[in-house]
Amino acid sequence: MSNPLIMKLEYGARLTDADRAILQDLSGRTRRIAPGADITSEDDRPEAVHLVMEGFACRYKLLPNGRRQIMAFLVPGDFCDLHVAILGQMDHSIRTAWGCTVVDIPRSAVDRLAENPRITRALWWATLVDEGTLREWLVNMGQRGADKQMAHLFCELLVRLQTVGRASEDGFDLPITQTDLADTLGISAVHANRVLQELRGQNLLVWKSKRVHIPDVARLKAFAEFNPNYLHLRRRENGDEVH
Amino acid sequence: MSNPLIMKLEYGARLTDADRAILQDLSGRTRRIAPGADITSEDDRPEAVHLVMEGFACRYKLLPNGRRQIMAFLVPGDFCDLHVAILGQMDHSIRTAWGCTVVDIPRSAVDRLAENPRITRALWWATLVDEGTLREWLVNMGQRGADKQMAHLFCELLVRLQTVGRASEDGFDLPITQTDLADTLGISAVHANRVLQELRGQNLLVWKSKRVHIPDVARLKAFAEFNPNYLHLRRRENGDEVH
DNA sequence: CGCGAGGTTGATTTGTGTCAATGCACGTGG
DNA sequence: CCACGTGCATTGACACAAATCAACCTCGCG
Repeated sequence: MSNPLIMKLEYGARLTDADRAILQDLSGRTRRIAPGADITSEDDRPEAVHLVMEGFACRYKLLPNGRRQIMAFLVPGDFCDLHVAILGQMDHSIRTAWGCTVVDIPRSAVDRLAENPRITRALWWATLVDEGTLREWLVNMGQRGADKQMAHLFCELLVRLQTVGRASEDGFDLPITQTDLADTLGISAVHANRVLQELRGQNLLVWKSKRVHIPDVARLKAFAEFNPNYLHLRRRENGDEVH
Repeated sequence: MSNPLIMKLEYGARLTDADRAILQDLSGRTRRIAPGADITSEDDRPEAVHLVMEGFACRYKLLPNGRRQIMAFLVPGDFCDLHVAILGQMDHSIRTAWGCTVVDIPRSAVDRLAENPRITRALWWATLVDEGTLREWLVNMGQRGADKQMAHLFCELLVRLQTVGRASEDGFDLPITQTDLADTLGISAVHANRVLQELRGQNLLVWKSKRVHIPDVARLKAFAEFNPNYLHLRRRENGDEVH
């Protein structure tokens, strides 16, 4: 299966074959992480950088009262903690609630990447897209009803997984629980369940045995008012100079 | 008054006097922007980068149904759109709802900054802190009641403004409307008003004629469960190498 | 002095949370 | 091969936070 990191970064910069080779070398030794295990935890000062290759992981924070907020889904091609070195320590945790494979990239290798202007640009791009995604989630939580909010999330996952070759035209594997989904949207698990049923009732979305099927993608996107511009997936044109 | 950009970036890297001079040069020609005017709007491809020097601005998105979500407050020392060049276009708008002064920095000057490793590091740091702040806002909206959420926001503003010398020990100017606040927290203006009254009733917070006073900062922080680690304001120590 | 934006209030509705019970599927061990 | 346990999904009854609607007030400013 093709390398998700390369597939993703193609959207961030015009890569050469040499660039692709460098990135391919990075993703050498993969490591399987058990479901529900932490990849890094809050206050950690990890030595290596982690890159998701298969499966799902998520960023989250735990509150004193025991509640949990998931702040991002990490899919194949996503870095978990590319820039910890600059911040010194993590301000949240990352966990694979459902098992995934990652590669551990030593910091020295990351530093070497910075010598390549196209890859540097692509990594900047990836960081800025992450930021855009966080902003969109904020809009989602703040201004949309739970039904549209959930629909929006499914639209986003479909598009993001498609760009790294992990989703078909109209569906993808989503090996998480409804509780995880609820903690992502900031609603209760009970309510998540009911909203899901409602979406299924309108035939907007079917999610059965960890597989999502979307009967009519255009209809779901319209329902969710999904505008993918925040993902900045426009292919690079000639003339985009390196920053 | 001292330069907020320099004051802020001191937290991101160990700057030399030469670095400070470079940054000081950047912030030369300031420009006043009228209250309620846009600095950049969605789909713009701005030529210059904008830096806030005085007053407040905010990132926001408008939804088809007319609702608005504010996704960030930009205070003195914050860049509005440092990296548009990489993304190609804005995915949201920025407005000064209450008047502020900015400097327009030509892209060429920004590119020249990238030649300085300490400043580059500091700008990375600032970007990552912005991301951390977005995550904290997500936690705030998703998991906290409106009262704690609002208290948390005031704690954050106090700390951020203090680091750039725009807040005293226990208060700061906040020239926004309750409606702006409501659109930030994702609640209705009516509800924002009532929550504000409740906080005032508990003597946690007084906000009168655009001035915020916090009688007991420690108590407000405790109430909001405010943990400032996501702002990464630890002063740089010797031995923090450049990334 | 009057206008308008922003702030405040009360009545009412609605969405969502909570609690608690039940159902269902799967894996394990007897 | 069946009995059981466990994790997750589902349901119903009820409580509560927050939205909405609509009026009214206040203050600064032209």
